[in-house]
Amino acid sequence: MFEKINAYAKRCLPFTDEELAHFDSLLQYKKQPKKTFLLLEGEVCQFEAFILKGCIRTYHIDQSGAEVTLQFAIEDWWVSDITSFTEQKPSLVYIETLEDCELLILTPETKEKLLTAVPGFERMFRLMVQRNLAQLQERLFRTISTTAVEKYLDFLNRYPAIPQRVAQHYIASYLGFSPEFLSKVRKKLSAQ
Amino acid sequence: MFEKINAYAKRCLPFTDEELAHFDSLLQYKKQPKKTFLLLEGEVCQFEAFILKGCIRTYHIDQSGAEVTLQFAIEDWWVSDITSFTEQKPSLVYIETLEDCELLILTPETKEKLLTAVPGFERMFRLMVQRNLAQLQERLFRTISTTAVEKYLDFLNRYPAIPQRVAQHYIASYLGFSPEFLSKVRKKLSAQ
DNA sequence: GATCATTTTTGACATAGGGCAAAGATACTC
DNA sequence: GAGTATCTTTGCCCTATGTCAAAAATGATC
Repeated sequence: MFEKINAYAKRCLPFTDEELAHFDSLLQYKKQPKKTFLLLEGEVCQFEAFILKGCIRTYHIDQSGAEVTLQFAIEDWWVSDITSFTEQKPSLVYIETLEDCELLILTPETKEKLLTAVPGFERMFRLMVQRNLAQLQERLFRTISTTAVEKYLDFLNRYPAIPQRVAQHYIASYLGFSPEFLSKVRKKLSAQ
Repeated sequence: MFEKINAYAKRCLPFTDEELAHFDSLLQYKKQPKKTFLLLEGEVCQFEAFILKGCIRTYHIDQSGAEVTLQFAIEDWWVSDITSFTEQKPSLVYIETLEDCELLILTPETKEKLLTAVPGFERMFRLMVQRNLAQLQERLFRTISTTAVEKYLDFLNRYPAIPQRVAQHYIASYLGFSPEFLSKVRKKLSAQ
């Protein structure tokens, strides 16, 4: 049950087995069926979830009603709205399962306990936020300065496991253009 | 010299006067003339700078040679490449003064000392990174789902002090469209 | 204050990508 | 396995924005 998440933590920082045991003892296992919501816009996010199994999408609905996908997450990723979680403010996003999921969950309370008991985790979570920030910056640069074809190819490269698991129009909404246009992009690419 | 930065810190968290005095003792004052670089792409960022006076722009140059502005910063803002600074990795961005600047600087060493001596500051910097992340997310959503006119009006609203201080084509490069088109957007808006 | 450099504006034309509607293809559901 | 819902593809036409080049405006320098 905890092998994957322990391996994840060890890849970040050299935790001891006791520290990891403490970590594990605070995690809650949760199943969440396909096509259901972990978080709705306006709610306060009460979890940080590590995905043992499944696929999850985080998205925002803009003023004209269109969805913009912020993140796809699969096995070995964390999912949360960190801003909402840490500041306990209403979220701007929906978090929805695309497949049946198995999760390991931290709540504000268990995370608090963890950070008090094993301060090293503070660093791990800080690194996670920081990497998130760095990736988001790079994504903004790409969103502004590359063409649809480049965006799509880059996505395939960066997240090769995703296209097989999620509907194409979700990828279009991640990349920031219409599903019809993604279809045209794919046609063009396959013609070459 | 330290009133502004102390006020800034107090707005974040309720620091005591001794804590602030310690903070102040670690800051280095630095003047930086107009149109010079605090950081070049490829360098490792060795500072987090609080702006006492002046105006600074952070930008990236994409593969086709176009500039994408990541941030404008004026009095009371912090400037750094946090990813480069904390992980001591080469930066992707240029940080350039647009006006003569006066700064208060933390280096990796002084920041380390500060966090050890006054752990409360750990929280302040974490909040700063997190707000940065939240704002960047919202900006990505706007970049993807609003029109040039909306982007420009939103910018004016969000950063009313900036347009008077920076060249228009820099604003275009922040918003993600060409300077010519920004000019046309402005014409359209003024005609109404 | 004349000169030179940098910005901004304007106009003509080109193009990437959007919106809509219909047709095909896949995938669930009972 | 038929029927229904969802997703993807296609074609047509439309619009927002880009590109280029020139002119106009503004600003910096001696």
